[in-house]
Amino acid sequence: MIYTKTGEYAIRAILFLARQSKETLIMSSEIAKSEEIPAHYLAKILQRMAKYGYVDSFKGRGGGFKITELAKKSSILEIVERVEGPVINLKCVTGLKECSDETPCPLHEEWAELRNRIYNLISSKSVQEVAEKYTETLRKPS
Amino acid sequence: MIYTKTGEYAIRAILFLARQSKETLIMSSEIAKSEEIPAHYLAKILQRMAKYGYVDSFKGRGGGFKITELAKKSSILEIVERVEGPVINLKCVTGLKECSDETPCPLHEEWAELRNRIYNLISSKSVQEVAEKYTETLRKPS
DNA sequence: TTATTTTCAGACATAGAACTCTTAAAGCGA
DNA sequence: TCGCTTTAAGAGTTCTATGTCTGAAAATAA
Repeated sequence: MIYTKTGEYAIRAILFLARQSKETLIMSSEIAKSEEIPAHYLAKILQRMAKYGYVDSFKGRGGGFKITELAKKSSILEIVERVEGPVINLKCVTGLKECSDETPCPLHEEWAELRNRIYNLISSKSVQEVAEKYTETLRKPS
Repeated sequence: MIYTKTGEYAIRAILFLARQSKETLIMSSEIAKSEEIPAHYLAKILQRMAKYGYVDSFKGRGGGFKITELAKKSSILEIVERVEGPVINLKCVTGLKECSDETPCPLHEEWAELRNRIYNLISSKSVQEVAEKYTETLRKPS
């Protein structure tokens, strides 16, 4: 994967919340169980996401988390970079020191295109769009 | 980067050896210095690469390493996977559990294409081809 | 034969990612 | 008010990647 487990867990949790039909509160343990993520670790990640404004949290009986409008409008890239820092290392696949746009290695240009497309792939759609379209796909299998 | 520092160091070292015009022996400390890689650590990586048959090693005065025919004909992907295990996690960028070719998430198909192209990029050319073409690029800047 | 050089090999150390554990804080229901 | 529930928060542990250190082994030169 192109990001860390922490980033992946954040994305899976936010998509899980985005796919809830009703805006009920979901406990972190429920997300952890459903997504098979270590519960304590996910709780910490969700705490950070609450701090960043991607989820609203409610303590106590009947408490839990729900997705915020900010998160719905954010892209996967935005959320992952917020949680773990820059996602894709810009360095070329050959790792060559002198490789650059001026003196490109043989793989550089294609790599640059692929890297840009990956960026675009995870930044051009919002979390809400991804979640809604996937919910439709699961409802109407081809 | 899509692979670990260890994998990257292995690739950089093998490309360094591939770019030597003469088949002289190069000491691991020279590669480390040139590529700014921790010398002791690179020595360990080169030992493993010698075991896998990617370099020939010679102890003692005037000793060092040189690239093998096997390595010249191998791809970046083959070498990296030998050194660090499978490179690209096949999992989709959304990390969705149920996402598959049967029930693809909205990003799945494009991601699958990109992933396949990355694989192809680092497996379709040999180390020798990459090194030679890059040496030409450095000789004749545009 | 000895000194020097360089790789070989394993033990060890460090740093960061991933994860666990425990207690405090806050909220709800009775 | 109390008991229970769930999040908040920090300390701590484990695992893995990265890196260091030291001595052995092997080879060359003198």
